Amino acid sequence: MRRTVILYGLAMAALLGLLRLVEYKYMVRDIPLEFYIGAVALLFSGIGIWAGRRLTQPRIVKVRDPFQCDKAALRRTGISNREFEVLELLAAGLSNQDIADRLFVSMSTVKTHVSSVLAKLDASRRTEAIAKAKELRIIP
Amino acid sequence: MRRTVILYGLAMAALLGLLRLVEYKYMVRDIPLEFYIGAVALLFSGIGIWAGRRLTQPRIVKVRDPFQCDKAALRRTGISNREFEVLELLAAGLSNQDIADRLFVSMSTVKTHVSSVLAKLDASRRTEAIAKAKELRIIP
DNA sequence: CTCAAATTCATACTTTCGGCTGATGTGCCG
DNA sequence: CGGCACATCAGCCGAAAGTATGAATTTGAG
Repeated sequence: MRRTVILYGLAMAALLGLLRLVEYKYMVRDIPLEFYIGAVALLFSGIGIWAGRRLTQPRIVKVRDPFQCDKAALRRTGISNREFEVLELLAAGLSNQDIADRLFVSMSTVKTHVSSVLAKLDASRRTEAIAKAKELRIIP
Repeated sequence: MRRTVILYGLAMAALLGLLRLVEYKYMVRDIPLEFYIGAVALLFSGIGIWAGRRLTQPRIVKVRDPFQCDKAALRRTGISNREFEVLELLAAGLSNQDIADRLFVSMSTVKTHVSSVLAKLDASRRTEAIAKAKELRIIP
């Protein structure tokens, strides 16, 4: 940053020196002033853009992956709404009975849903289902 | 972006026009040329920086959370190296037998390790252990 | 060296999980 | 109206998971 400012000052000084040495002596009468002004403007626009980039470089903002469910992938699996609810609780570490209590249904129902989820995710254990669902980004 | 370019051109045209109207008439003889050149350079440096910022605005780069294990939390749980290996495979969705094969030990050993992990994570199911371990950021 | 922790294994037992079959009710679409 | 998908429930059985207990071996720190 400080280096940039110093370089900047040097570039400017050099340009002015150059102008004094060259322009004044040979060309002031040959080429209209506007052209020089324009050229200088263009040059320093470029330098400004470059410096601006350099100065504001660390604009890489780390975004803490907020996770949003890949609903396309979810639909592709064919998992229904209710099954997905079960999957979420399942991934939260609840037992079948816990899930049943939470959803106000019987354990039989939960088992049915879990079996469907396992089939649709091509898994044979709930831990595997969790891993695959996470892989598909349908759960965090 | 296109708007920026257009604005840029307009600004330049306006400046040149202004120069023609004002500078030529009144001040060309009073103030040294270098001063004007410097002023124009400074002005367009500023414009360049501004334009550079605008042009390279969407620099917000999403960084895919690279996950690194919270080893402090891991030590706090008292989980040993071997137990952690088991935990990783467990979270990958492997069965006890799979883990045993992978680590070249018997299933009894795996069960022992799993039980230790469950106890140390205060869990009673492997799914719960996965959830808690993820919560503690000791696995992805 | 010595002790504690870690790693390994085994056996027996309980609980949970997962597969299978079958049944009922509801709502939707052609 | 007749399927069809969805959601609900039940029972059974074998496999997997988890608990408890005990023990041998290795390893690391003091």
